[in-house]
Amino acid sequence: MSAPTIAVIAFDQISPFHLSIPCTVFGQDWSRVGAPAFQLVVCSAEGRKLATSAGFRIETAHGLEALQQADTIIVPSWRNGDEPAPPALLAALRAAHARGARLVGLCLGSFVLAEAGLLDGKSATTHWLWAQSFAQRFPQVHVNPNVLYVDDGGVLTSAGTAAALDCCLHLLRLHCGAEITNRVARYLVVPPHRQGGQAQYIEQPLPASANGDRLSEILHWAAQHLQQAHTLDTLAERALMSRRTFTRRFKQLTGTTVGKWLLSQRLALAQRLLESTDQSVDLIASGAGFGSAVSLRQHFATAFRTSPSHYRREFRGIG
DNA sequence: TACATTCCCCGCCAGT
DNA sequence: ATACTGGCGGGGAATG
Repeated sequence: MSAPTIAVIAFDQISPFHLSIPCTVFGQDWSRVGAPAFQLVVCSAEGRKLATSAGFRIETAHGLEALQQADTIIVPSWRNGDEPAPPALLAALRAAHARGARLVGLCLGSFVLAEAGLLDGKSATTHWLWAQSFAQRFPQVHVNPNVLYVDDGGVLTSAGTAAALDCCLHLLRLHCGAEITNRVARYLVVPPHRQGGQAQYIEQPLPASANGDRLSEILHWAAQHLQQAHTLDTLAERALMSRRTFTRRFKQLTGTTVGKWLLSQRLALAQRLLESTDQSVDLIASGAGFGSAVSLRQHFATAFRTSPSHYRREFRGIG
C-alpha cells in the first residue's frame, strides 16, 4: 500500500506557524519512532509564489490539481474569518469530499470548509475569538468553541493556533495508532492527548503585576499556597478589601471569578503533580487543596473529561 | 441518591 | 456629576 497523501493548502499571507504544524507532523521523517511515511504535498490556489505573514516568501510545488490525489486535505488557517475563499478552492474541496477524502480545517481553516458547505449539519470548532462570527455566518453548523478539535465523520476542525497540533496528532493516531503517536508527541514535547476544551485558555489569568497592586500580590501568594483552604473572606481580608470589592476587582483583573480561578489553579497543580510525581490521587488531592479525592475526581472529570489516574497514564504514554 | 448547609456570585443601591 | 466602595440578599452551586 502506498503512502497516504496529505495535502496542505498554502495561501498568500499565510502564517508560517500554522503552515508548519501539519508539515511537521506529516512531512518529517518519523521512521525512528516507527511511523509510516506520508506523501506531503503543499499546494496553493493563488499561484506558486506566496508571501508569508512573517515577511519571507515561499514557493509551493503544486496547484489545486494535486488535491485530486489527496487522501486528506488540510486547510491550516485562512487570512481572516471574513474573507471569502477562491471559488476554485471551494470546488476542489467539495469534489474531494465527494470522493471520500478526509477534510481538515485548522483554526480559521474551518471558515473555508464551512464556506464550501462541507460542515452543514455537522459539529465544528474554530478559534474562540472568531467563534461568534462563525456561528452568525454559518448558522447551519453546530459550533462548539469549548473543545480543542472536533472530528465529525471525516470532517475535522480545530480551535485556535496550537490546538492544530492536537488535531494533527489525532489524525496521525487514526493512521498509525496511539502508541506511535505518543512517541511522536513525546519527541515534540507535547502531551500525547491534551484533554479538555480551549475554555481554559481563553482568559487564564496571568495577573499583570502592577506596582503596588495589592490584588496581584494576593493572586501570586494564593497560587503559591494552594494546598491550604481559602475562602473569599480570608483572601479579601488579606487584600485589605471588603468581600464585595474584592470579588469585583478580582473579576476586573482576571476576567474570572475567585472560585473559578482557585479551582483552575488547583486543577493545574493537580495535573502537574500527576505528571511529575508518583503520589497517590489522595495525596495529590490534598496537596492541591481539594477537600477530598472525590472532589478532585469530580472537578477533574468535568474539566478534562477524564480521571486523574487515566490522565497520568495517558501522559506517560501508556494509553 | 437525597438532603441540609455552607459558600459564592452579582445586581442593586446608598455612602464617600 | 463621576468614580469607587461595600452592605444586602436572592439565586444557585458546591460540599459533606
